[in-house]
Amino acid sequence: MSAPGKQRPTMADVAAKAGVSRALVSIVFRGQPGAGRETRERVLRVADEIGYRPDNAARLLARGRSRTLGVMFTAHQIFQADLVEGIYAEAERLDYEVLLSATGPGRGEAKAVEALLSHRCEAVILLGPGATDADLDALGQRTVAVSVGRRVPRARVDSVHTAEGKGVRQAMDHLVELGHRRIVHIDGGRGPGSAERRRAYRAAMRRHGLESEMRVIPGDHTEQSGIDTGRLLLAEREGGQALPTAVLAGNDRCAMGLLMALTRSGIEVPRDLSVVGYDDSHLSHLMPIGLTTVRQDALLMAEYAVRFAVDRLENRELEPREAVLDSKLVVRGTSGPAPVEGPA
Amino acid sequence: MSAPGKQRPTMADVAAKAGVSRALVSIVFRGQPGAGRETRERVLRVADEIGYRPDNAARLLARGRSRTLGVMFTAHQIFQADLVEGIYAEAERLDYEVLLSATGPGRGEAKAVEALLSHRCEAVILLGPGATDADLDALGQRTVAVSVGRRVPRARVDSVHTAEGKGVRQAMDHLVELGHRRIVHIDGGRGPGSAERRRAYRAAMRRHGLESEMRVIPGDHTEQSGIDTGRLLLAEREGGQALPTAVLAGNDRCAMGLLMALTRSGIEVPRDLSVVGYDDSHLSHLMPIGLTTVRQDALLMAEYAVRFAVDRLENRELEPREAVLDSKLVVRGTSGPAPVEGPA
DNA sequence: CTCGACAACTAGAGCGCGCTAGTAGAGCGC
DNA sequence: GCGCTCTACTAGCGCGCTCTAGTTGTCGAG
Repeated sequence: MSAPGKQRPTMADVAAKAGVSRALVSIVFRGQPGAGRETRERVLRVADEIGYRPDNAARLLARGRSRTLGVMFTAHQIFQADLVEGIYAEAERLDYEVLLSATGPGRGEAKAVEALLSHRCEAVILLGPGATDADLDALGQRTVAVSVGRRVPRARVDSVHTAEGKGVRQAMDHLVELGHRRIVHIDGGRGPGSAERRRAYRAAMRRHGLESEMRVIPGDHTEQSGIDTGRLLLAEREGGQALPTAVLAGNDRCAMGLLMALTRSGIEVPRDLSVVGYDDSHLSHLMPIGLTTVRQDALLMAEYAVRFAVDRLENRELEPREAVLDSKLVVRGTSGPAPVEGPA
Repeated sequence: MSAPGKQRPTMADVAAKAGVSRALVSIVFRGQPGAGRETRERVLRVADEIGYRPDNAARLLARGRSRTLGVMFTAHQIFQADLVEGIYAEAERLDYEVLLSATGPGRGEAKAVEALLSHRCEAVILLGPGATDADLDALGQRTVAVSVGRRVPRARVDSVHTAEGKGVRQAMDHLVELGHRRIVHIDGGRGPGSAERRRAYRAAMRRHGLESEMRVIPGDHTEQSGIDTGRLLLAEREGGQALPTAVLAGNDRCAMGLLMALTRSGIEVPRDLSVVGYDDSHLSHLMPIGLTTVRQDALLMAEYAVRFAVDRLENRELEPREAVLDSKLVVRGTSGPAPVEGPA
């Protein structure tokens, strides 16, 4: 239809064809007052006809602000998909745009963030950042930054995370009530919330007088980490060491990997061993028996993240804020009474 | 460090501080010849000092091309995460940037694509588009578009997908060899590749003389769809109808949901029923017994998608191309011999 | 000494839009 | 008639960059 080989139409084209000035077209497209009803309609009709659509790059340049939030995420973290959806929704409500940038092998966090900033994002929302506190602080000095899933104390960065402590405490109480004593924790490494979860695990073990049973196995927030841990535990059993009776995994993906490794080797969950995850990502509902896990409200987290970013854009001088959302244990099928044992 | 409350520095600031012209700074930052070694270094040093970074929006505007590829994807489709990673990698190789836009509830494909185009993406890569062929053709007229995972015949759109037919055929042969006759297929609805998979399923059933057993259950590419089908089959069994002995799911997620629903009700896979997925997303390795599935090579698909987009950018007049990549069955634990039955 | 040839650099016109400051014309009160 | 306000519209600068068409200075060949 449109003249082949030609550039995309601009405001000037619309203006010419509608017989008005370029400025008027601009007014119409921004929905501002100052254009007559009839003219407004004509402009929109003409624009539609010639296939005009506003050019964001130019828009960005011209108006000082971009009204765009950048989101750094990790493609493979399912929980973050929920967060991204929530962010889109809340941003739209507040009339902001969203730009995504994924990290992954071959594309580190720094690169992903640079990409966002170079596109003039006014703020960046980092989902589960792995960068150091110092790096985050530096970023916070340079622009508006919000960390989701990881608290960043003493840095110029807002953060949103769940009360990891509370969730872990509930999970641990749940396990202890079921009679478990040998409860190990698979660590999330530098993953978001890992430090808090680890700390809460240790505290709970001490509180229940299980200090001697305390054990943190290094890991990260991937299925592989769960699989590795499963293999490790099985190998230890071969060597005569008793299996733990319960495992508190770093997150759902890790729990999932662990379950797979164990089930494959004939260990029955929860009869022989209980497993608790973290996140309540939709993975949790999908395992054959339903994963007992700690729930985080992704939508609410997303809402807070966007609000924090927008608030700070309106007032740079705000003190860094921290939202600690409620977390709570969801009991499903992977946790059960501790297996009965002979005397040590 | 930087003057508080002030805007981000521009080329002019760098130029002034380095005692050169703005144009020279531009040359340096574009890595073009035409600047002396010493000057070049000075400019870069000064830029670093005042924290200058090029403004992409302005860059976009000024040079005709954006060298940016837009990618539409669905946050929750795990397989697409692999594709995204591949796209980033290949785009970087060809010196293109990538912009992501997710679809989801409350954010349709049209919206996601508009967002990309308004950011001046030169081409859009659509991962598993659900739009109609006509819509895609229209999009292809307006800009350069590549469809991944779905062929779009007779439209001005390149496409990359796997030889769905071959994969399904292999899977069906595998099941028939194992003695299965009552094989049902859970349809992927408007999902990418669904039509081809459905067709190949029907053809295979006919070829094996199982026309009377042919059954396609409506569904889509989500876990929920698998769960629903599981419930449906179980309900039918209550009603006296025999279970199928094998199910060819629309994709891995669907297979996963099905597995969950069945296992929860005491059906044992593959003893009572075999399940085959599609995608070989990393989910496949994670189920307790490993999912038998049809493998698609995400990285290769991503490579083709980017190449197609870039080639067409260089020559708009190219005929629409279609890459059909090899697919092949990966046999894991969810498929086994058909259960022995009494005479009908 | 003059004339290129070349390297190092600069001036300045846009890219497509937003926005401020303005103008034209209609309506109204006095 | 005047001045006023209000609506509907326009002129034109500038956002930060790229890029073409220069300008200057140096050096070697003739």
